[in-house]
Amino acid sequence: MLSFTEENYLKALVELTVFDADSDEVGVNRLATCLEVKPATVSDMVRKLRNKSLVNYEKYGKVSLTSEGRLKGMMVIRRHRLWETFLSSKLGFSWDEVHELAEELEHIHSEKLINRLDEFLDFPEFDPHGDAIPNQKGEILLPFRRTLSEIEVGKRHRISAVRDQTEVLQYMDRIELKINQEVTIEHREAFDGLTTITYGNRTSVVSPKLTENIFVVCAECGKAKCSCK
Amino acid sequence: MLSFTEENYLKALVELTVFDADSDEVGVNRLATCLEVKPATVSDMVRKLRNKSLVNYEKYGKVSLTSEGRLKGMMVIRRHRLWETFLSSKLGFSWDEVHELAEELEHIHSEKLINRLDEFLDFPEFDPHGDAIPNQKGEILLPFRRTLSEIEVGKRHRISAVRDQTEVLQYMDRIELKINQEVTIEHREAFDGLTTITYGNRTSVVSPKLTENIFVVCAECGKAKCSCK
DNA sequence: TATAAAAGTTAGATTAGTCTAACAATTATT
DNA sequence: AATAATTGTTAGACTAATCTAACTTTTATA
Repeated sequence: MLSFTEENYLKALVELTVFDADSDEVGVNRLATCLEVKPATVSDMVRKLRNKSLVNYEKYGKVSLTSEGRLKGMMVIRRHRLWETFLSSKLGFSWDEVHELAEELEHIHSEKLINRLDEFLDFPEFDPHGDAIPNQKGEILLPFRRTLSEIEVGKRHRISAVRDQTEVLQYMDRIELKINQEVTIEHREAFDGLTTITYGNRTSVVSPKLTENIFVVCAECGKAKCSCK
Repeated sequence: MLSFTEENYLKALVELTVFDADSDEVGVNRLATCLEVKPATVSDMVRKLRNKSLVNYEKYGKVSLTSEGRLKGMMVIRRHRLWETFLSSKLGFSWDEVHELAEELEHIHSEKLINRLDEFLDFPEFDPHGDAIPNQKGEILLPFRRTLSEIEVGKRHRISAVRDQTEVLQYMDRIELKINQEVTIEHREAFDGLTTITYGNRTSVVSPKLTENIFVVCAECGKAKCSCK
């Protein structure tokens, strides 16, 4: 049985090497930043995870998940996203509240519990932030994703998902920017990336820090990779 | 914020000094047995809890809860029993499966979460084993309770609650003895306490280890303390 | 009441996960 | 290619929760 901590390392590794598609391996420093611990701690821990055959790693090298590690990590994410869905759809929590709670609930191990919960929620495909929920086998829909910071000026897009971080969600709430909402980039400042967007009947100027955390699809065809217009 | 472990100590103390009404204080050895750790460990831990004003204790003395400790412990029990109710009534778990899972879920701290869950379950008064659920203020219905091992031969009783231990519940399942079922003691052996009981259309011989864990009320008046017949 | 038994404490060790500080290897830059 | 910057490792220390073994206090009993 994996500890809380080990599960958090595997979860972070899935996020860094599976979801962020640039590379399927990651350095110790990057992982440390992501987990908010020091590199020294990560060095020790990945050695331990390697001894359990959960990651591939050797001294001074990059870290990547073994298939077992990937499965274990994926199951943590499955639990996280299912609990978020429960909190939101059954207990009426808002989307910016569920993340913190799910951080704790995701470590309840029982597979039977999580499968029953899945059934109780009617096998949801997406969590309240628009992210796909891995199935019982750890498989997940990994759509090609484009963020609001990448798309061209002028073309209508729709917000499909938002990175699951309390601050992002709260900020979006404050400026009344919602999931599934249509949004257009009016202007993007080359100098600092400040971006003017219109949506509903509002216009806001937002920073790259925000736009990098919002995923969009073409408003016409619904795809992230499209050739419309 | 209390650790898992500290919460378990407080929970055990509530069980030993509030629910088991004999005494409102308990020795280190007893507590150690109950928590399945060594007395030395408990010695250290109660000193720590005393420094946090959660228990009253001095060297070589008995341990008892302060009002703050009692409240904290009661909240753990509230969470435990509400999660048990959720697992049983919403996810369809059987009464002998819920205890283990609730042992983990009870340590999720958010008060908001537990109050929402309470509401979602429609403010249940009892958990699946028939035990009262403490309210938001940590108050609980503490009925006078009599066990199957204490009642007289011949008189009809009804099972009102069962001590929340997986083995007890599984054993009861095996002999088809259920909560709310009427039961009569046919004979109790003075030598070893072996007891012959009839219920439904069955007769079983059971040990004191079982009868001490089953709570009953008079089948006529529904009270544990009655003067019927 | 003296002594034996039971109950409780202390000291020192262990494990997991973390840290800091000093060092080593790798990568980038001039 | 030499050196600087970045990245990663090691050693040693700390905390929480546990253990064992030796010791002390309290309680029960002969």
